[in-house]
Amino acid sequence: MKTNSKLKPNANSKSESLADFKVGVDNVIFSVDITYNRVLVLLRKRNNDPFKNYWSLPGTLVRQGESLTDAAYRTLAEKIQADNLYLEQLYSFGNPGRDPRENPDSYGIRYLSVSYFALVRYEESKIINQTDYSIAWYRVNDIPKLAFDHDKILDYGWNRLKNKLQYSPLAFDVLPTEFTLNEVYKLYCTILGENFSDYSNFRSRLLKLGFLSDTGVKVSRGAGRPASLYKFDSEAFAPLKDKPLLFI
Amino acid sequence: MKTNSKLKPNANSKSESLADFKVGVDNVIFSVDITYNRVLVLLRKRNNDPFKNYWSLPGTLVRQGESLTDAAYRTLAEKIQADNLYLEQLYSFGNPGRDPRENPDSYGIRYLSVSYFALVRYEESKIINQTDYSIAWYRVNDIPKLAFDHDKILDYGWNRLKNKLQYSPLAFDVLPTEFTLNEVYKLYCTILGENFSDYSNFRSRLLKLGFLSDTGVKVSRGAGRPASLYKFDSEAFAPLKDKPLLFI
DNA sequence: TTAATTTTGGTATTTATTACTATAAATATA
DNA sequence: TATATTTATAGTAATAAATACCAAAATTAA
Repeated sequence: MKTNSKLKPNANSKSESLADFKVGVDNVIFSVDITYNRVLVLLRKRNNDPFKNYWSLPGTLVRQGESLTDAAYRTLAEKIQADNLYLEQLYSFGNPGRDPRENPDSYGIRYLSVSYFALVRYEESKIINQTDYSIAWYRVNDIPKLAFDHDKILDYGWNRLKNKLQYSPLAFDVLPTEFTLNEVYKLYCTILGENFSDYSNFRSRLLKLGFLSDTGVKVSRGAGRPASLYKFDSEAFAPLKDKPLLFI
Repeated sequence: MKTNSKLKPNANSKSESLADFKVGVDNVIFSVDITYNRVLVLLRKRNNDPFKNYWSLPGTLVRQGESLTDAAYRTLAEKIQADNLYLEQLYSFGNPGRDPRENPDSYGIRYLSVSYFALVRYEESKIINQTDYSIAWYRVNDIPKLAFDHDKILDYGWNRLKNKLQYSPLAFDVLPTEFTLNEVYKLYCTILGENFSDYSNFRSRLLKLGFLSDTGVKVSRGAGRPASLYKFDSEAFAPLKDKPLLFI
């Protein structure tokens, strides 16, 4: 059934000209360090060819009997300890030649990457250090040249984050479970660019949406009057889920 | 290199337990018949097992050296004659067991579907009749039980259409190149549900966005005062592309 | 003790949305 | 032909929302 990759396939036989694939999942995992206002991406350093010593998105090849999501969760769980992470499929990259392990004559096995977009809480998660390679958080605006087409995948994920932040409550998946309104504001500033709105108006607009509940607890973060800690109320948000709304 | 699918793979050898895939593309192709206010999906009747005589999304398996998008365009071009069609990747479905051709013991070849979302203009496109199977437009709210997991894929595409219509100018990819404002309004009503807005206010909101240009030509569609034909001005829209805006 | 900083509540102005009205220009019909 | 009906289009008043500010409160920093 399978064509010998050394042989040119018979062009007349339709089934013979089909490509054979290995499928990988690659995760674009974001977190935000609110104390330094940094958007971070989890990268791992490759210890094997191809792209040995390059940094890449944490990923894995899909195993027999394994679903795509399971593969995504598996590689995530290997690298980071985080509960309540947000995960959604991002995009699939499968153009011929995207992996140097592919035969340059275009026959033989191809590598397709189904990418996933993940959000974890920086403060509540912990990198699991590996014995044979390094893992690290990288600032999203200071990324080295990555292995494969991972720059493109990362870029795709970064755009998803910026867009989706505007019309869905992604912010509350990267912020700590309890946060001040100023922290929400700074998050939006960091991701969407500095001067996108006035703080005072951002506050009232956000509160009017009605899904942030004041815990009553006050915290002091440096100088100034202490702020209330809020948390995201998913029940209060539920009825708004399918309505078109802008968060900014 | 390839595991014999009859044999249980060696669990100790990592590479042996990787799944082998064929990759298919399946297209969710929408159009809208504005004279009858119908949202249509292009389906084909399968003439082979599995799911012989079931209707399915038009798709194909990716060939050697072929990109995913090329495969999507190839199967599209085989089935429908349409210029200026809109195409974007939708989602990838690759869970084990989604295709009955897969071995039930979870070893052997798996079939992954990368789905694409397409919009064509009903009036300006033409189905290419095939000798060995039928192709037809089906009303989106009157779809038979489809082959494979194509119901799920179609559903995913239908949601994409409904959501994206609210914050991007998809409407002008399904409407004829020149249209009356009432036709835009009816399109939004048909897709988003009857009573979502007042016609008069919808008009002024849409016009204020500034990317519809009046051709000056008046047309009479049945009774009533003739309406202006408008067209979408992509240059005027360009600066708004990255701004968060609601069309409704 | 005073200055600086940050939160929070608030207001006036501008802008947008909404519900509605009126007129224009065609077709349908008696 | 005269009149009713239909649809397009412009416009308006009332309401709601967004925006640009302001000021008091409660803390830390000097």
